[in-house]
Amino acid sequence: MAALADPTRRAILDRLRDGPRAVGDLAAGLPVSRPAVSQHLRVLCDAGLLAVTPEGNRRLYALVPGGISDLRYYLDGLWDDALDAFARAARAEGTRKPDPKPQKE
Amino acid sequence: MAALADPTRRAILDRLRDGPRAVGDLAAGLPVSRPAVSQHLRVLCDAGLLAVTPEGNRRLYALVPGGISDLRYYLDGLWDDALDAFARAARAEGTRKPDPKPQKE
DNA sequence: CATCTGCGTTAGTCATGTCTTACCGTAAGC
DNA sequence: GCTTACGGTAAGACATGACTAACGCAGATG
Repeated sequence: MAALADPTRRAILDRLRDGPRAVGDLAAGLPVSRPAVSQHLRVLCDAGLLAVTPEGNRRLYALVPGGISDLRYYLDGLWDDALDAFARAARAEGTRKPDPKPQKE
Repeated sequence: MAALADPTRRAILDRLRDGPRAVGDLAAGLPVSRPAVSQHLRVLCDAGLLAVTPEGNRRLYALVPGGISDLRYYLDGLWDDALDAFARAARAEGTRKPDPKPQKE
């Protein structure tokens, strides 16, 4: 979760949406140096969000859907509990009001 | 997004899953002081994840589903693109056909 | 009206994390 | 076999952020 905090790492993930890319290719489109990109890639790999594929002399980094799935699950539960707490608070606030049942999308 | 990076803020969100709570109540169950909790609450409110309801002398903080929805949407798009890129990479690997230019560079 | 509780704010200190420069190992090309 | 391109690593400077202590303000209570 902390891996998504840095905007540079978010930019790296955005660059990887189209497919795997090499380190130099990523660093060319980012305002930071290549070692910084390597460090961010290490963090993202350690978080399980990225996978590396050595392709000859280069190293191709790609998104790993499994790592994102975990975060989605966490936010899903938080969203569900937030809706539940919101409905309960609204019900407690006005007893005369009808039961506000929010739809979960 | 950066608001979810700090573990203390995540703990605050977890405490708020059951419903709105006051600052002192939150700080009592956390290993940090009350002012720190106030600062984290300010950050979370600024991020749109929390809403405050002055209840007499106290201030009740509650989860706002809308703020979580935005993060869910972002992760949803990232998940979708990751799956797409993964399927494309698997197809390129399996068919072993000489792709002319799969990358969009 | 006086006092107490609860909360937000500020200033200051300290830890964490990010970026850069320099260096080394490894794979391709002549 | 030598040179070049590519990428990871280490050390250091720097900025950002989190935490505590002290203070001030508003609402409730007697």
